Amino acid sequence: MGMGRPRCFDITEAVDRAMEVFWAKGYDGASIAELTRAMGINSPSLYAAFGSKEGLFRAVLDRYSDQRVQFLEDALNEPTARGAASSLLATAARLYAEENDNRGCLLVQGGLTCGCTSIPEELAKRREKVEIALRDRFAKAIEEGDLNGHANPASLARYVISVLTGMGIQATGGASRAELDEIAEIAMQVFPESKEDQFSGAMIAKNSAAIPKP
Amino acid sequence: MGMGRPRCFDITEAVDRAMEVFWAKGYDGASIAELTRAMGINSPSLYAAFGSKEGLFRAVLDRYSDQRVQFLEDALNEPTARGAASSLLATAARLYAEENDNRGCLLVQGGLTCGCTSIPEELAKRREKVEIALRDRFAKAIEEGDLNGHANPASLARYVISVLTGMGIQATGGASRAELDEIAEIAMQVFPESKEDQFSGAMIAKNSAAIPKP
DNA sequence: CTACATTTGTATCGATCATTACAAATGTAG
DNA sequence: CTACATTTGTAATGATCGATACAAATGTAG
Repeated sequence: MGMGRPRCFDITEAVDRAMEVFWAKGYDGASIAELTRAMGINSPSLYAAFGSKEGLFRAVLDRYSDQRVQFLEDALNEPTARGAASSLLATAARLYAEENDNRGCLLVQGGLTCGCTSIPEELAKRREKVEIALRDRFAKAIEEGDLNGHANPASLARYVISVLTGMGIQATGGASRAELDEIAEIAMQVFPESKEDQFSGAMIAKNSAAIPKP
Repeated sequence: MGMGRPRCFDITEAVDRAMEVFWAKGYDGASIAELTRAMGINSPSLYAAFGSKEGLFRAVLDRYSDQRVQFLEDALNEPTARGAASSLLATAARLYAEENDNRGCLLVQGGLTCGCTSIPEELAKRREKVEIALRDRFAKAIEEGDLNGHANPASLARYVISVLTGMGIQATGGASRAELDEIAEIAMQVFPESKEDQFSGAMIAKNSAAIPKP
């Protein structure tokens, strides 16, 4: 009993080509014809390998996560909460501007809205994962005394993620690296710069710093 | 010579119904069949009134702008830059959460990505209008001494718009009114609360307030 | 009432959508 | 070399896409 004819194309490379199409056109806007053309294969090969258009899209999302997870981990491993947020936003600014033709974030561009509901839901779930990871990092920072105890880790994470996704949409509109960096820099001003500042008293609260002081 | 058979449906009401579909499904995801069903008309009536699917979408966008422009003007007419930004973000939080089934902003949901390029471009153009209006408001605030002269109106506007659109996407994911309010509140912490604070010296710069001080 | 202009509903257009039958091609295992 | 398992390219599936042809319906103007 033989093992069958071997596959003529590289799965990972095909997924990368498909990613570009989904990224630029969105799930609904990306047709099988355009996908197969970009992947350099015929539709039966696509369906044999991925089952359906949605299956291919999920493979693309997994690949995207694999590519991004290192940046997220690096950011979360920063010694301070401020460092984590700063790293996240700075990296985003760099990737959004440099990566490819102003596509922003695939987890947004891929299908914020859609004919069916499952794709937007799937994307929201994946975006939420990042938000939760960041929230947990902030919670840990509070435990460690790195963030003020009155800070709300969940709200702070939602804020940073909001800026992050907002920057992605700015990138879609053609914002430059410098412009994205400036957004990130302004956004980071809600984080006190150091521990000393954090406990320097009433003046900070008066100036409406990001984190409520005791 | 007669004036022809009068139209049996109300244009504005039909546009409102179409808006709901485009808002929830996006441009690509909204089919003519679903649009006409929601509008309560047949496709020839749609094409007679709007010319094409894209024509209908543009009518929807115009209607959306008409509905929103008052909120924007109210925000820009606030006496201070801080008040303008705060009003914008607070109103957004309210609308995003209360309005309808967590749809976020039509200028994003409607077609951030698309099979064709013209829709995303059109939406980006309309979003940029808001950004420009806000930037001009900040520039005016600087002239009036309401904002520190070293502040960059364009960057500040991009920041606020980023948070705004980010909040819209959070709303899509099901964020509550309270959660959106908290995002807005944190985002506002980059704006000094009053003129006195603005010129209270080195302490503020040390605490990384939003606006650079002289 | 007649002539005209426009909308209406029905029914359909070709194009494209995602998906798949099918047979030739191509590998491995015995 | 033979038998088998899988992929390949070709071609086509029914469904749905956006957009219309057409004639009946319905109004106004004279």
